[in-house]
Order: sequence, then C-alpha cells, then structure tokens
Amino acid sequence: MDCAFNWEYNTLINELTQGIEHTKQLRAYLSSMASTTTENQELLLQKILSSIEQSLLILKCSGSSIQSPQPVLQTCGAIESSVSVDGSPRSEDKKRSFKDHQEVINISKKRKSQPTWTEQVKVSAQTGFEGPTDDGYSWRKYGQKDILGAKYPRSYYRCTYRHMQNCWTTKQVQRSDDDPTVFEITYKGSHTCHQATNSALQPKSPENQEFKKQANYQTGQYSNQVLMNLRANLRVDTNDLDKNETAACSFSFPPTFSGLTDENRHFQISHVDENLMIGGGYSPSFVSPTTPESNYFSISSSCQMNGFGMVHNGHRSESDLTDIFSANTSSTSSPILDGEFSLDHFELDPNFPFDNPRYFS
DNA sequence: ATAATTTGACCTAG
DNA sequence: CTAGGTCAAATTAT
Repeated sequence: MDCAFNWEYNTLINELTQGIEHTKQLRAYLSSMASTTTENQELLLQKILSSIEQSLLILKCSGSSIQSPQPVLQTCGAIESSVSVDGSPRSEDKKRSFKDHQEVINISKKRKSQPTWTEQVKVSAQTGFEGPTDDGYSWRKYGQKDILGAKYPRSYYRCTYRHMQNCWTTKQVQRSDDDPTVFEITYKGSHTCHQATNSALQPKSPENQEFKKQANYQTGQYSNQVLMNLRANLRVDTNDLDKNETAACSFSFPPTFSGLTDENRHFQISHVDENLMIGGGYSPSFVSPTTPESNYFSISSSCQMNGFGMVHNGHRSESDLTDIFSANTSSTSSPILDGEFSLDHFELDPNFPFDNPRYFS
C-alpha cells in the first residue's frame, strides 16, 4: 500500500473521529443547559453521530483491518471480496431447484466475508425514534425468529432490490431485552443498488413504520388515532356486571374528548378466548357520574394475536397477552385469565398496532 | 392486478 | 440435536 494512500486514509480517520468527538462535546454542552435542549436537537445530534460513525466504519471495513474503537460499531467483517458482478449467467431466480439452492448457499458463504455492523436505535418519546432508522433504503422483510433467551423476536430484512439490482444487503432488527425502546439493527453487506435515497420519498421501511407507531403512542397522537379506530371499528357491549345479555351498540366518546391522558389511558382484559375480548375502562371524568361500575365497558373485539412480536412461531401464549397490556405498577398479573373481570388497570402497550383496523374486525 | 408480510418448513453450522 | 437464518406458499396490503 503506498504512503500517499495511507496518509489520506489516516487523515480521514482522524477527521471523522474528531467529528464524533466534537459532536459529543456539543451534546454534552447542550444537555448542560437542560431547559433549552429539545428532543429534536438530540435527534439531530444522534443522526450526525451515527452518520460519522457509519462513514468511519465503512472506511475501516473497506480499507484497512484496523479494529473499530467505536462502541456503536460492534463488529466489522473483512474486506468485501465479492467483485463478482461478472455477468455470469445466474440461473433464473424463479422456481428454485435444489441446485439453485446450493448456489444460494455458496453466495451466502461469500456473504460472510462482507462487512457487518450493528447500530443501536433508541425510540424517542417526542420524535418517535432516534438514530439512523431511516437509512434511505427500502427493505423487504423475509423472516422473523424467536431467539433463545431474548424477549422479543428478531426480524430479518433484505434489500427490496435484491433481484432487480442484484443487491444482497440484509439487516436484522432485534429489540433490546432490558430497554424496550432500544432496537439493535445489524447490517450485513453494503448496498450495490441505486435507490432514490431521499428519505421523504421512502417513508415505508418496515421498522420505520413500527417505530412511528410507537412514536404516535407516546406523543398522544397515538391516543387520538387509537380512539378514532376504536370508534370506527369496535363495538361496545353495554354489559353490566349483573346482566348477561349483551346489547351491542355503537360507542361514542364525549365531545370534549381530546385524547387519552395518563389517568384515563386504561384498559383491562375482561375475557380471553379465540377472539380476544378486551375491556375498556374510562376515567370517571369521561363518563356520566353514576356508579363506579358504570364507568367500565366491555369492549368486544375480534383481535388477531398477530404481528409486532406477539406471535411466537405461531404459539399463542399468556405472554402474548401481556405484550398487549403491560401491567400497571399496582396491578397483579392474575387478571389475565379467561373470564375474569378485574378492575385492575393495564396500560396499552406501545407495540400493539391499535391503529391497524385489521386487528379490530 | 402487484407488492409486501407472515409464518411454518427447511437448511446448516456448531 | 438445537438455534439461527432463509425460503416460499399463503395471506394481506395497496
């Protein structure tokens, strides 16, 4: 390797490292003025940091065997050896025979020598998510797997243009066990495709949408959205505790309703079976001030236990239910039983796609 | 209609 | 054998 290249390479590394350092200093400075630091600023800082860190990573992966010192960049494969865009006639991708499959195996073995790195992405209350979640590429989910010892399943994505542009990048998304607002994204290989990289034109990367749902929940837009959908899709049984007849009627919220707040964002499970029934409790301020019992309604909903990590290889479990409802501190977990009607409160879990009408047939 | 996702089956490394 | 990664048919979204 010639000296000029080495010098330029090292200078570039130094510049990028300094960029990271200065950004961190700026962040420290801003957070020292707690009153003026906004979520947006933090998001921007995070974005800048991760852009620089990624650049550093790419540089190191492709140009040198120097170990990465950055915590965010956890692993780094060797030099990308596959310059194998040799135009050799790869047998057609449709109908995959065993032979074809072997070919794929060979390719994926080559893939192992491709750069791999991991990023931590934190969901933010204000902005929805931080970090490079919207990496400007579009991804197609091709698998989900329960991981031993991990609370949440791992999702597998490949580049949407794998076949069209022969781009073999993949990424895995794993939600963190200890901090559910953190997602670990592992990229494998770098894009060889040419995509419109304007993220505004690409709002639909899968985990992006997942994050946004979470954001909506946390900002309170979620609450309104949930309400709209509840209003539109749910039926409410005016099912008194002492009466068994259930007269379905449409439910309407008081005109003064402006979104769920901490005090009234409470639901409870009243019944569990093939079609999950959830109960809804509303704070007395929303309901005509009668008896305390009348403040509670049983909201019946055909609810597919599906998506967002709630189906674990097809097995429905009690933990699936607790995925939807996370217990309030004062609650016991016992109410999640068939037929039981407890007044214990549960908070809506941010993961459950309440804004997806298909869960409320 | 096409495109994307879901999810059990399949494959392989360890 | 098991765990993790991928495939692909069926299902769902657009």
